[in-house]
Amino acid sequence: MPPKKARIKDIAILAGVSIGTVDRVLHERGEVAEKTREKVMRIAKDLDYSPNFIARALKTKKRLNLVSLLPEPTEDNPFWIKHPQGMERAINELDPFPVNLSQITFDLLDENDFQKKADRVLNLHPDGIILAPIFKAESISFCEKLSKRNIPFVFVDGFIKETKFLAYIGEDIFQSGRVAGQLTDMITPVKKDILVINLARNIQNVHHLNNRTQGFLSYFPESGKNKGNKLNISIPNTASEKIKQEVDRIFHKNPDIGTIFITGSKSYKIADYFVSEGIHSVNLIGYDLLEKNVAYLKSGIIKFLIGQRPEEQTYKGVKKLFDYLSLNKVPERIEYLPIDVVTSENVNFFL
Amino acid sequence: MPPKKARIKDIAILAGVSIGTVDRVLHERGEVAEKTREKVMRIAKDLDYSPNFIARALKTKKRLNLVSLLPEPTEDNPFWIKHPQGMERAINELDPFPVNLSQITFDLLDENDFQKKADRVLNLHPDGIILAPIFKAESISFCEKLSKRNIPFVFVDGFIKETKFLAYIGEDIFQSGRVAGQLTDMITPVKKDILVINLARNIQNVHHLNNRTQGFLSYFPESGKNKGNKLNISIPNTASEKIKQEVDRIFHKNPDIGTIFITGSKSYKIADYFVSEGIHSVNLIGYDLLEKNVAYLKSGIIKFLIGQRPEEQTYKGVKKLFDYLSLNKVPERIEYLPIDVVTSENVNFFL
DNA sequence: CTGAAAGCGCTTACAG
DNA sequence: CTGAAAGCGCTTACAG
Repeated sequence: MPPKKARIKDIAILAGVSIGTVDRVLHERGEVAEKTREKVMRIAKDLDYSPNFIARALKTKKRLNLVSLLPEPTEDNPFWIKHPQGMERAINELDPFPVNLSQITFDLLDENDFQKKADRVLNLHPDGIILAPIFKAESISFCEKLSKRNIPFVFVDGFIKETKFLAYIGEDIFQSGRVAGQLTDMITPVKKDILVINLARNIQNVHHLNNRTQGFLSYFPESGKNKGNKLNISIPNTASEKIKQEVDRIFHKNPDIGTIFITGSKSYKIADYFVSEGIHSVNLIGYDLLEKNVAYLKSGIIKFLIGQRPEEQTYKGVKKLFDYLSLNKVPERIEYLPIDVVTSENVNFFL
Repeated sequence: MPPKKARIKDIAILAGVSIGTVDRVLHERGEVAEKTREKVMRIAKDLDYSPNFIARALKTKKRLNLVSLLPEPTEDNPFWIKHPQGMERAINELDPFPVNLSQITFDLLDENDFQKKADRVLNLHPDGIILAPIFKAESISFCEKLSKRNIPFVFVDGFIKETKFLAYIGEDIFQSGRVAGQLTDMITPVKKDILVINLARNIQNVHHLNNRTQGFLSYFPESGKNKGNKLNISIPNTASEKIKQEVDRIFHKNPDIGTIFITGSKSYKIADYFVSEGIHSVNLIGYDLLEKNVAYLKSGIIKFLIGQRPEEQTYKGVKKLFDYLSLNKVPERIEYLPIDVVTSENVNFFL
């Protein structure tokens, strides 16, 4: 049994003051004699006082005002549709506690739009922020404004270490590349070649995807058994004609490719190409449980998808902000989520 | 904005009675005129009343009394050490809400001990139970007692469909066998044989493990490319001499085994044998992130471990009981957790 | 600078 | 059968 929790009243009695005074001290609302303040602080510490946040929530009319700033999910980039669901689940779970969430989205391909939306976020006077730092320079300047105003922010999807983020929840990007490398090594004949494809329309993502590529390639010299060539191309324009053109070319030069690793979430585009060309003998490994990817996983064209739990990223983001702002709990700063290895046989449990 | 929540007071005003009377109606504490009762009920329904459980928690002195009945983790069976951690995490998260948890454990090899402990659980007058139904017959009789007393119970690790369980949180056992089958198929040369080993000391587990074996074997005729023999043995005595004896024998008769699948959590025992015999060419696939298994996974002797999230099973079990008992939320009855595919490269994120 | 009081929405005992 | 009141631990405005 834990010892009975101290209340404000207990502190007040021991300090020989009223509970109003104790409250003023604890909330640093000033207007308290220094001597009284010290006495109250000491007693609070002695009693190991922590507020009963049920009582606080019952009384307080103030709602916690959280704001998310994430990319708008689009036809071309449906990866971002899962993120809102995680936040909504967190809000529901917190239900009787007064928490609001405003979701602001920006165009994944437009830095200016990001800046505009960042300003809008600021105008909402948020208590805390959930942010995907897609555009590095613009994100840094936004984060500086937040820090100046003492508004805590958590990153999802990636983090910028130069900023004062409260927490990051997401993938260990390099390591997820290594996992892909290991799986590739397991299913690729020793003498076959391996191709890495970067399908990134916007240059900003390159850093992110590069990291995965690094991790992927690092696996082979250290731990792999594959002896084939490791090829690496980028296809910035993801229109299907362009993809056909580029992949045709590389297949022509390298007919012995055993596995293709796609570093982003658009492996279905390569799968589309395989289907239209009637290619069956090359393995595909990609990222993220988009509907189209999952369909190709189930039909066997994609062998593995790596999942990064987008829903859990934002769910935990909201929870950490709540814990920090309402319960004064300082969260683990970097929380890497497990790297999920998803196949046609276990995919249903991840949807 | 949701419409403002109705309070007991609102109902009282509309019904022209006092809040005490409303409370008596809502809690079915009787002593209310039938006409009053009906009126209050109707108004409560009209206003879509639901209690503010923050206020309730603040006032109520009654603690929720949860009890778990799980196997004792042992040297020989450390699988069960993760389960308490999940429950403790749930209790911590619920913290200011008044929830107690008593953990009762039983001997995994002794039905009589289970019965004795089940009686002890009953004597604790629990409000809700978390149960691993290892012994089928004894569990059924215990569950009947619980149902008679209106005590809700959730299963982890497995479920008995003949009982009135509130919820099950755990693996889809058959499907997890299929996942193992698929992974085996991917890493085993087409012509090599495949061996399934059942390392089960107590006969009770056979049902469980059989299910995995069924799932495993079902993969090959439907979707596999492996053409080798599928062998299947049980080794009830897991002493290392016995294992050596049995595996030696089967290797002698079947020298072309490419992969061994161990249906339970003791794959490290086969790995021990591999190490002492200097065997390197056979793949090992097993279950559960026990320390010894993880060590062999990292050193490359075990290729895959399948994880069943023991910690999350009990975490969710506690949460569901709390939601049900305190918030009147009826949970999803069967919640299959994802089947985790764990390799040396992603294992650290699962520990 | 400090205290006394009201009130958040509920539960509980008591008086009638 | 029903109502009025106290109190859970906190916050907030007001009086002095």
